[in-house]
Formats: sequence, C-alpha cells, structure tokens
Amino acid sequence: MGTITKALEMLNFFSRSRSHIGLSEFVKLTGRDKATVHRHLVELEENGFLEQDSVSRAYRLGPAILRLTGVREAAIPVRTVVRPIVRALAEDVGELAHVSLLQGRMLSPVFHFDPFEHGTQVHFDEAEMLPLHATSSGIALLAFGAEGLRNAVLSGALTEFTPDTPTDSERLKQAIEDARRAGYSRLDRAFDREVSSQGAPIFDAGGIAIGAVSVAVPAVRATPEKLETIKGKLLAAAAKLTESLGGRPSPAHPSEPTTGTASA
Amino acid sequence: MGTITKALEMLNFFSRSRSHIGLSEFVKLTGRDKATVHRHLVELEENGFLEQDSVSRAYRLGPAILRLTGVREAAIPVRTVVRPIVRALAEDVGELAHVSLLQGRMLSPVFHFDPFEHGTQVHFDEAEMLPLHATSSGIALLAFGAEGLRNAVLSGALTEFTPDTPTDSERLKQAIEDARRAGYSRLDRAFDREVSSQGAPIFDAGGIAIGAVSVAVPAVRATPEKLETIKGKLLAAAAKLTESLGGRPSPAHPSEPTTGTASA
DNA sequence: ACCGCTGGTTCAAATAATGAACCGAACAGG
DNA sequence: CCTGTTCGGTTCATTATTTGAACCAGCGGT
Repeated sequence: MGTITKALEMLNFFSRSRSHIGLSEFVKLTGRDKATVHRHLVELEENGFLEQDSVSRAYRLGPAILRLTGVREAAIPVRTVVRPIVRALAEDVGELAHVSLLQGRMLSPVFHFDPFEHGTQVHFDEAEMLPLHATSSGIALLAFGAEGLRNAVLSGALTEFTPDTPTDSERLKQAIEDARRAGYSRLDRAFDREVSSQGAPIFDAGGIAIGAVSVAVPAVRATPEKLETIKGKLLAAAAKLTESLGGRPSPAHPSEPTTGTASA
Repeated sequence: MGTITKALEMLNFFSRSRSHIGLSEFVKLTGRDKATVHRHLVELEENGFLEQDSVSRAYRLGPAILRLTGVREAAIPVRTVVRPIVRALAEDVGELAHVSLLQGRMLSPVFHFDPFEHGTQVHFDEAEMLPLHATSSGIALLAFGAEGLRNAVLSGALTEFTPDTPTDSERLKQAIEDARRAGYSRLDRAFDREVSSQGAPIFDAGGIAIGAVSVAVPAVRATPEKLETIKGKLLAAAAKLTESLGGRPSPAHPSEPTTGTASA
C-alpha cells in the first residue's frame, strides 16, 4: 500500500459520531506506528486536510476540503444539481431517497433526503460508505458500470450484512443481469434487515454508470403497488440526473419514455 | 517534501477555469516525472479524491471530497453557519464580503457573497488561495493567530502584488501591530491595485485566530465614512462568527461592546 | 515520589518512491 | 503507407524516502 493511500485512509475514520480523533486513537484505528501516524497527520494538516484543535490537540477535517468542494461544484455541480431532484423525489414518494457516487469499490453518499412522513424511518448516515453488492444502488451501478468493476466485485469478498445479502457470486451475477434487463434494481432486506430499496443508474458522458439514485422504504410498507409507483418516479429522476450532469444513458439501458412524456 | 504533500498539492492545480487536467498537463505543472505523477494520480483516484473522465481520460476532483465536506459540516458547520452571516453583512454594507480560514500559510476561502449593488465589482475567486501578508484578512489573522505563524511569515518571502504590498518585514510587522491594537485591519491596494479591504479575526475555542471575515470595496468608493460604517458591522459579524463556531475571542482582542448591545 | 496516559521527536534500518526507457494508440502531414 | 508527434500508461534497477523502537516531556492521579 502506498504512503498516499495510508494517509488518505485516515480521513475515512471521521464520521458523524467521530468528528475529532487524537494521535493515540489514530494509532489504535490504523494499527500503524505512532511516529508514522504522526508524520502523516502533520503532513495532512500542512495541506489543510486536517486541522488540530488548539485546546484538545485532537485532529479534525480541515478547510482544504471545503475549498475543493467549492472548486468541484463549480465544474460539475453534482451536489447542487442533485439536491433539488432528490428532494423532489423523496417528497413525491414520501420515502427516503439518496444519490451516491462510485468511489473505488464502494458507494459514496452525496445527498439524501427523508420527508419523515411516517412513524418508522430508514436509518441513513451520509458519512458512511455503502457496499456495492448489498445495496440496490450498487446493483444498479454494477449492471451499467465498467466491466472491470463488475469482475472485481464478483471475484472479491461479499460481506454478509443480513441473511438475504447476496453473498455468492452466482446470485449476485443474477441480480445484476436482472437489473440490466429491467434498467433498475430491487433489493429486499439485503443490507438492512428491515429495508427494501430500489436503485437506478446515473450515467456520465461516456454512457458508463458513475452513481445511482435510490429510494429506500421500511419493508413493512413495501407493497408491490407502492414499489411500482416508486419505480416510475425513480427512473424519471435518474434520467433527469443523468441529463443534468451532462451524461447520456448507456445504449444497454432500456430507457423507457419518461413517464408522461411521449417520445417524438 | 513528503510523498503525501506531493500528491495533495496536485489537487490545488484545479480551479474554476481548470476543472479537468490530463496526465501530461500535470507533468508540466508539477515538473515531476511522468511515472511519478501517474502513480500519484492513480492513488488519488483509488481513494476517490480524483476521478477520470471516461471519455477524455483527464482527471477531475472526485466524490470523496464531497463526502468529507458532509462529514465536516456535520461536526463544525462552518459553511452552514458562515453563509447567512456573510450574506447579511454583504447586503448590509452593499459590498463584497467573504470568510476565509487559515490553511498552512495561506488563506482558504470558505464563502463569499457580492450583493452587486454597484457597477464596479471586486473580483473574487473562491477557488484561489489568498496570501496572508497582502490581504486584510491575513493581517487580522496574523495579529491574533499563533506566534509561530507570525514569525514564519515575517521571515519568509513576501510576494509583491502591487506597489502597495507590504513586502518588507518591518512594514508588515507594523501593520500587524496596528491590527492588534485596533482589533481589525485595513489595507489599501495591497493585493489588488483597485481594492481597499478591512478584515477582522475569527477565533477558535482556544482564543487563537483561525480565520477572518473581510469586506472589500473598490478603492474609488472607499471614503473614510464608508469604511467607518463597514468597520462596525464587520466587527459585529466577526464576533457573531466566533460565537457561532464555538470560539471565544483572544484576551488581546479589544472587543468593543457589539454595536447596539450594551455590556451588562 | 511514582505510574499511566497523553502528544511529540530521533536516527539507523528497511521499505517504498523514483525516473529513464519502454509500449501502444491516436492523430497529422508528406 | 510511412513517419513523427503527442497522448496515456507501464517496467525495473537505483535511490531516497518512509518507517518504527526507543526516547522526551507534560499532565492528572495515587
């Protein structure tokens, strides 16, 4: 593993519940030597990716990240574009919706919105990375993503999150096939024991899936009719997202005419 | 220079006008070997800090940055907190206002707002880092920041941006002294030939300046009366920012009773 | 006085980063 | 059709950087 990766991985230890991390805590988390960890921390800090609390001496994520987000958003306003669309989708279907982008072999959440219309809600932490094989977003992405990614995931370890997680590659391959044919994916209780979700791919300019939009509902509310309603709106939102981000759908994607819009 | 820094510095080449950078372009920009640059790019990409355009093969900032911003904002909602205050300040004084945070020996813009009330405007690019010695924000920060930083900047190179940039350390030291006594800084045509600006420090919980808020006006509109009006509102905004971010002013800061609020 | 816990530093030893030369593809011009 | 150039990317011996055991220093408690 390269030094750069070692340093950057440290940033992933931060989360909603862990906003400040001290030197010794980092040593425990990484399993690396204290001197090594310290030098990495210092170098990250010098570049603004971390900053040290002047009182507790613990480290937190630094201002460089904010600035870079600004630069990225100026070029490809993903967050800016995604926010209203996800919000509209979530409010429309009355359930939690989120968009995640591919990052390595995981999904990186970009924005989520829960209209909180019901007593039970789906738990969602924007700080946590999502697995590809156990989420509807992931399956949708694998179905229309780069071939290398598909092979890598199929031949890699498939962590079991619930009894319904597709942990053998044959079952996963089947799920991916189904998603490719349908243009979206449906997954029940595969990541969270009580959640059913549906995901649809978002494409880049090359017609490769780079992310996915998904609606998750508590399994108890997941009637076939409700899922069918969600499906239509989900696909419409996905198409809109692809378009707004300057992408075009894969030729393999069975893009139905967007609901309510007749094809010319 | 460490490998981590070499890699992270590459991210700084991205800007509003340069959102995609190819391998050879990076080689020119960094002056490093192609193989080295390429491995750095790959490692950054593997960690989601970059992503490669599937068509042009050029690199752009990746999704990891978005996620980390989300995590940081959940812990210390700087951007969220700063936005309305800066906006209110800018609209109140009718001129461009911005907040920047210290990053190494530079300032990293976090948010800016220009009410566009006049024909002439101050140019501001949120993607560009600002020098400490040539901006009012920087002087304010140096006056109340860590001593080590002050010494480092005073003994380092002081780039000349305009004929009025304080380029010798004595003049800079004097400007810092003035700012410390006044609690804010004023700088004319030191960074941009046609801009006057005033800056006030923002403190962390340890009473150390970690950033600054500033109002910049075209020099032609910078009458003494106008600057005086701005000064009061600027200091009020700075106090509010410090408080909202959980900081407390340095004992050395001559915090006047906030305008309109009598001290108990 | 001691201990256990922080964060931080040093220097020889070992590992990981480096770069000249290489490949294959795409494009332009003769 | 051949040639030269530029692009992204890869290889492997050489070299320089990262690494970690041992070391300080400060703090709170006993």
